[in-house]
Amino acid sequence: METACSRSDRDIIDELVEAFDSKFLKTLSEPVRVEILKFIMLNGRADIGTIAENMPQDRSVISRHLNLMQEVGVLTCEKESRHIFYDINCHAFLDKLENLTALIRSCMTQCCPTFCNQKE
Amino acid sequence: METACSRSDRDIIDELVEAFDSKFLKTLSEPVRVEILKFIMLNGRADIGTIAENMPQDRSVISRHLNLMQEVGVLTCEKESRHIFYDINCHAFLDKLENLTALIRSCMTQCCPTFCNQKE
DNA sequence: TACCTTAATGCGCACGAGTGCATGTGTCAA
DNA sequence: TTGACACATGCACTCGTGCGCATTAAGGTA
Repeated sequence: METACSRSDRDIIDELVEAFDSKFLKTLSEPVRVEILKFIMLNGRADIGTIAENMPQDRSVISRHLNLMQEVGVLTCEKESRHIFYDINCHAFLDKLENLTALIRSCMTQCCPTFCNQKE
Repeated sequence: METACSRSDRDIIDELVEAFDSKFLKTLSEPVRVEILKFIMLNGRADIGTIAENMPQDRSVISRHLNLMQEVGVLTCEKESRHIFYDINCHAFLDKLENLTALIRSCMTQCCPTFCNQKE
């Protein structure tokens, strides 16, 4: 313990810890889910069956991954008759990441005294 | 499959998938590790024993968490006699997140045709 | 030397999560 | 009503990993 944050910084860090949505980050840390994300980015909105056809995993597995990604705000889903179409939730996805990045940036400048100097 | 990316976008998406460093994201998705991160932010550079004293987990567990966070570039470590001091790796940490965010932002604007309109 | 402190490592346990199969539910068409 | 199709769900299996205990290794001190 050599350097320390002022009491006012504590609020920012609490806010940061809040922004570390572990469920969100865990969702993005699974390679299979990133592959699904990539597929949708390349091919656009698609239903479960179409996505599953292009993945080695079972249809039920893909279904569960899509469901999870929709829960954490990475994807949107729209039901059309028997099909459920998933698409990238551009705003929610980007907002979450930019929020996290911005918070960490402000934490660094406030809580790492040497940071500004390091940033040549 | 309704919309689709042009072939030139494929490179950006491949780059994006690369940026989805699953080990990095997985590291940040563990609440205990975020708690350790918070502790170091609040109290500055600290050794394993000091951090472990302030956590419910066993010293060996903290040691392993710190080691992992150092591996993925979130922390730096410096050995001083018997003590190993860990600190936030401001640059590497922030750079990784900003890189990921920037790539996703460019993917959104290129691959989600409706994105610009949605952005009111 | 012997002893203490600090950290790393090996081991086993417990829980969570990804997976595939089998089955259930709901929707649509004939 | 019957059948086909799309997706969800329950179950069991496997693997990864967080965890704590016990031990070892390494550095410092008397």
